[in-house]
Amino acid sequence: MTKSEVDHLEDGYRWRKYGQKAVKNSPFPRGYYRCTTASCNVKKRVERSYHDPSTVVTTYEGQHTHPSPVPARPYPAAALASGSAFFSGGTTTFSPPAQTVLTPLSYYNYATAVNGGSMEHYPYTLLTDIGLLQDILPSSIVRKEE
DNA sequence: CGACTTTGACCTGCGC
DNA sequence: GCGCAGGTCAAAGTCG
Repeated sequence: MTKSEVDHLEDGYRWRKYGQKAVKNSPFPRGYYRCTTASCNVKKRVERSYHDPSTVVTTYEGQHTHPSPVPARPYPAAALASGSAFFSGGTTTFSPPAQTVLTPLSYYNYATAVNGGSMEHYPYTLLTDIGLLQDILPSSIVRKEE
């Protein structure tokens, strides 16, 4: 779940859109994307949150079989999204509790906090730790959206 | 010209 | 069997 104005998030991989459908429980259409890298059959679905139109919900399915073809972005929106795929083997649904919105900025703040403000390991630590952060982060760190 | 997006049609699973 | 909803295909269009 990512706070974003745009549907197509840059998450370190190249995606090809192959479909779009209106879904029943949302006034917004859902987009279907596949990783463009040959031999990598990872798919993702991108839809806007019904409750918060400024939030996009990204669902990853599968696992990347190749390194990221795109240099890491200066902003961790991507790590947020792709991180979930790294963590699970197979199908992944990245869905924190409904009332909790994990923003890229949240991870950014947390990462800098745990590193003592140092950006030394960033953003690579994010790429590997994001999934665990969900379980580790106390609710006080996670930003609440009303 | 190649890579990518758009979009309606088509396929499939499921409940009635 | 029928209709609905979600997911995918593929031709045409767009862009650099």
